[in-house]
Amino acid sequence: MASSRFDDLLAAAAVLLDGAGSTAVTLRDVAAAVGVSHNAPYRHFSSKQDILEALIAREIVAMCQTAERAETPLSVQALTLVFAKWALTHTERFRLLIQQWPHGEREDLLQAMDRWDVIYTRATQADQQIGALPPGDPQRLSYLIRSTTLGSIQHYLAAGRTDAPEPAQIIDDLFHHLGRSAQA
Amino acid sequence: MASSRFDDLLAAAAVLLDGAGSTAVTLRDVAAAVGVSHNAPYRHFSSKQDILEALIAREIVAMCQTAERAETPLSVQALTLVFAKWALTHTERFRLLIQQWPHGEREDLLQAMDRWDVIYTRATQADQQIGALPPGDPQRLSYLIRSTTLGSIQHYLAAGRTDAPEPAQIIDDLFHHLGRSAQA
DNA sequence: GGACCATGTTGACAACGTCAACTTCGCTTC
DNA sequence: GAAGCGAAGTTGACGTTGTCAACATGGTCC
Repeated sequence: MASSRFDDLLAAAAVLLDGAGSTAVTLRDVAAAVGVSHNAPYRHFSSKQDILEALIAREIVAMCQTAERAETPLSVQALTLVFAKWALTHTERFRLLIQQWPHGEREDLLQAMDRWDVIYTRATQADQQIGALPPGDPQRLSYLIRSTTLGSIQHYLAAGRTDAPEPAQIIDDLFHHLGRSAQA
Repeated sequence: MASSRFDDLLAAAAVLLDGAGSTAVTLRDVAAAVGVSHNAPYRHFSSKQDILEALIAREIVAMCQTAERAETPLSVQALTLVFAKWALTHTERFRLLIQQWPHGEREDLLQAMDRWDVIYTRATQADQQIGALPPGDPQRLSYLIRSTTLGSIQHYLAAGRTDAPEPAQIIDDLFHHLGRSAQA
């Protein structure tokens, strides 16, 4: 069980992140939001980066729990939409995820991502068995689906002058083509 | 024609970026690499962010030129691989692209992205006409393909403990399924 | 009661982006 | 040729931020 201060700091960081851009989250502000001095966070985290990674880990774990709590196992498409909805609801957290992702060091972050990976691949396998998805290495197919999801969200959030289609549309298109590919 | 110092600063920034992480590129180092004082860049760029955006714009323009210089128009798959190759060759520049993308303010960056957009959509349309890709709104199909590309590269670069498949594989898979979907 | 450890605080430091004031140099215009 | 001017560059400073080191405090276990 993590200490309460640990969770407080994470929650404060999440609020600040959602409020301002990811660059605007300062260690000192996080500490001040909890009511402690600017160096107190170092008793719970090794660095600012560490806080952000812990924050992401918490988010991913929450998503895993959402998926696992479902009575009937979620389809791949449903899982994908869970992720997309999370990303579009908390765009700053999503940006943080893809920004810090490559540098992940925290064990709990890596574990959370593994856990999400397993859930996803298993769901893919199940959908393959009922013929909703084409055959082949489930993990690889799962990567294809998740790659499209990730990219479509990013395209959408990055929409400059030309507005990109909503991620849900792109994802629907992918599943549409995958379904046709499965019937042959 | 941009001034020589302008290009010098951009080139120096690119070198520093490739050498260290994107966070490690400091305005002062860029200036020092060119041999000017730490404030000289402000004569050519309005901020650090401005330099990074100009850098990205230069990269995208170069990719557009590569695509346009081809004698026979490139297929969508070829275009996709051009992008993927660029991203994997200059991973830090790719990271920078997806990091700064949402905040783009420079006119030349927005124009470059539009130009790339047109090239891509036109190629998609051509491939649809020869039946290599399924019918439908070419821009939307183009978004699907680019989303997958973006996401697969990101997954690959972010590969933690479980190594992700190479982007080229994922992209191949997508085109495989799209091809099957086109025949029906 | 005294040692110990977790938690917090204060103070300092270096790095960084940015702003303001001053200088230098080349070019135009009388 | 002198005066004027604007672009380019320099120096110095400031506020912010992440991080480190030294010190304080409060509770627990012997």
